[in-house]
Amino acid sequence: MPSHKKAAPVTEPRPRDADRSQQTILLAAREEFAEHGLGGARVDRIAERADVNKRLIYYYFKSKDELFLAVLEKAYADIREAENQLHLAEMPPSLAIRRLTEFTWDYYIAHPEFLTLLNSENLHQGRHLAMSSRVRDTNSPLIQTLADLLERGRKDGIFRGGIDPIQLYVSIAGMAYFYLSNNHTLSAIFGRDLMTPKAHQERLSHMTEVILGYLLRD
Amino acid sequence: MPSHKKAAPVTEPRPRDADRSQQTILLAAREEFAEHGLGGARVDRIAERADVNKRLIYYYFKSKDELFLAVLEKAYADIREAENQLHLAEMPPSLAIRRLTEFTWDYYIAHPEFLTLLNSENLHQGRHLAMSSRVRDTNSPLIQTLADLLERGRKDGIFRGGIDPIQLYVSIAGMAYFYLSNNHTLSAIFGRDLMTPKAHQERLSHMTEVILGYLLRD
Amino acid sequence: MPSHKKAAPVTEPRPRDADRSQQTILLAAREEFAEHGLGGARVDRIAERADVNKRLIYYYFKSKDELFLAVLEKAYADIREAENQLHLAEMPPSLAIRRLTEFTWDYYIAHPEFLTLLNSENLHQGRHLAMSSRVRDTNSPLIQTLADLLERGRKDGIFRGGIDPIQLYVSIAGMAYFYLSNNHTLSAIFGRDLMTPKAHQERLSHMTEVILGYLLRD
Amino acid sequence: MPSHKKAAPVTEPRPRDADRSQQTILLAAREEFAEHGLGGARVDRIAERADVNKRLIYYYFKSKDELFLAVLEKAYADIREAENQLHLAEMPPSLAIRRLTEFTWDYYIAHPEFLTLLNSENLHQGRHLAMSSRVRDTNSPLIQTLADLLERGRKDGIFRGGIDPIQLYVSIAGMAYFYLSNNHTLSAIFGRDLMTPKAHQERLSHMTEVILGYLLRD
DNA sequence: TATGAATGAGCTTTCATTCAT
DNA sequence: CATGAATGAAAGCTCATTCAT
Repeated sequence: MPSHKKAAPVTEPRPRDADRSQQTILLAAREEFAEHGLGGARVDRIAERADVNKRLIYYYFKSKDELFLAVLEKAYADIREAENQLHLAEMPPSLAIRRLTEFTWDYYIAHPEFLTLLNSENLHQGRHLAMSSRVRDTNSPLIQTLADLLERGRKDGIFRGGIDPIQLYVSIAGMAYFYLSNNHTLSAIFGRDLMTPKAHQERLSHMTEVILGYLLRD
Repeated sequence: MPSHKKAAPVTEPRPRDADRSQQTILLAAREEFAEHGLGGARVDRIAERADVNKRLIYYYFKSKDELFLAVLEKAYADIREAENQLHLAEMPPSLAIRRLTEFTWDYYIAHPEFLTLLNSENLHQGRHLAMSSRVRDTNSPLIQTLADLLERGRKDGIFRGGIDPIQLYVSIAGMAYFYLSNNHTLSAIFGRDLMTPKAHQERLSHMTEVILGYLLRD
Repeated sequence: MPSHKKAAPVTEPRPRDADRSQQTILLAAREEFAEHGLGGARVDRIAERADVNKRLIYYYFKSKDELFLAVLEKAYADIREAENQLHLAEMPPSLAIRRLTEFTWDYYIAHPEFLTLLNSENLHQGRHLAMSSRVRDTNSPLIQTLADLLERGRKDGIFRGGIDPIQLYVSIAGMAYFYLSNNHTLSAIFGRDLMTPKAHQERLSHMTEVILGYLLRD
Repeated sequence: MPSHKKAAPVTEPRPRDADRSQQTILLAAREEFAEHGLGGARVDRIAERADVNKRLIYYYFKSKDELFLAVLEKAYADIREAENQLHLAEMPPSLAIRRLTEFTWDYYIAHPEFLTLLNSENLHQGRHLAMSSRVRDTNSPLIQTLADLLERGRKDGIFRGGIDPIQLYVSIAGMAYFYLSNNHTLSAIFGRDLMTPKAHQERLSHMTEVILGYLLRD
């Protein structure tokens, strides 16, 4: 029986679903923070984007900063979760590295907000993450996986030895990150559009060549 | 924009007060923008830091944005000027690449504000640099130099062929940039202090190994 | 206003939950109002303090103001009730005045919230009490008792005549009230800690001397 | 020559007089704080009352709290200044005490805001005055004068000995203060209008009688 | 009786910028 | 060349109160 109980309000009142509201806010906040950074983000706009009352944001997340931290934590959880889906541990080392490189590249392209969020957090000297205990747990498995891969490759005689997995990860990520995150300044100073599909493909090729060219024994 | 009306004297004379004020403002602005980003920077604080009246900032630079652009332009001019001092063109290719890698790393460490400025500009989608004609001219010589180096190395039979100098430069810069610019988040997620002298040295070694390991023919 | 529907049992039974909640709220509200005044008090904090849902406060008391009135009424009822226990009417006049002075002083010290509540109410021009019929009934007996005392003392030839009991009460209360209620400003301007046990004792001595020194015929 | 220089703006721009603006703000703030207390006062209303831009308030006084302190300091300076005009030191002791009592009473009646300001400050536990070095200096001369008076009276054989000037001052002030500051609650509980001219006169008589009745040797 | 979810209005404060001299 | 005075717009955040169950 359709609801004819009330004299239909102009706007349907939002259903009282706490979890749903929180998720909506989180998504809206991610967009806003990504576009404008922490400082430039406006709580009003987040409320608009999420179509909730601004007050509700403060009800669930106590301040703009805590909201930012929640967004950050979720961003890390998301990328690590996606990485887990790669099942790198079950691949041949060389292929696994290539796959991780591609994944990193593709993920950064598909999630430009991830880069901006990290930039913001670093501008603020990591003071949000410093208060988070969750983040470290989320991220350590990746390094373990990478360490295992390097060791397997070395034993198989195909990889160099003595490689620090964190250094390697930072290099892979850095080559992708810098290109994408700084694409506007790079475009401006080099006068070349870095964001065409072709340019993207060339960048990935280059990155893979560099990493594997370095890693593989001749 | 402020006046650039100096008659290029051989020995730098004591700058007139006008120029002096501009330089002071520029330095103060660089600090402030570096610490807080474009959005977080406060014109009031820049005035305080420079110890000039706030109104004077608007007299010389018409707005916060134009001031930011001036700071950016100077930042690029400074790093390219420093690069020029390396005289890479007169070195053996292999050594030149190693030198450029070291220089990039050292410069980023000595000038952390450079990284933050670029991050800010990219957060704002490069809209300041897009209005600057000077920047492109400042930066193109570097790529030319690099292209020449790669070609010389290839002819000498020590470098791989088919390497895009821009790709290479982005890789070198990216490996340094990401490590340093994102050091707070990386420290947080990996639980390792990346800013000790030892860590710095290890990073530079790793970067050099990767770049040369990739570049040199076996 | 909350229900006062008890059937006056001889021995106080364990209050039903409803009444218990009301009492808890009332006590919590008294604390909060005392510490922060009416304007500074927060309904949220009252709920926290009482460990009840905020909505419940509105269920029992219809608004913050009505809650404040309830607290006020109880505060007056409490002090007058305590005064009744003194049985002044059965004492020699001189002793009774001394006893009342001591009692007033001690009560204010034991119940600092009473002072703050009155201050708040007066800041708001007594608009809550103005709506209360109970309060006047609660307070008139005291003045009657005092009038009787003064008359008895005069007849006995030990007190001056022509003394308005209200004036006398206001003087006794005022000398205690001002010292205690304004102790922070007085301490600040005179640079003396007024709240030590010794200072308290001295104040009471002084007050008693003034009142009896004035009252007693030589 | 009358100003015909400009095409008369709709509202005459306020003359740029820093001191004048600050004084206007201070007066407006005093009114607002007096009527509503610190917590209840609204910066918007202060700006309206002073007919200045709200921003200007923050330009001169850095926050609501600092503004409140400025108002407090001025209030104390004003009353002590007025007391100085009494030249108590040059009067016969007995007359001087009577004069001080009258003055205190009259001043409180003429400046009800003084009472409210002190109440607010005490509600907040004197935390503003605690940060003020000026206030103590402002207030100490009064006590010195009073001490001298008491000593002179004692030497003349007309006053009791052993009287602490601070205790005496607190009693005089307290009898006036409590009556006036708490007049709303007192009216409510005693059902008598305490603010008629006749009532005022009676109160002053009573106060003088109490103080001198206590002070003078028989 | 009791409660978690939600809100409109309004608060103090901040900011880049301009005015008047 | 330089400055103190002044401002409109908007930001983050808070509050008493109500909705829906």
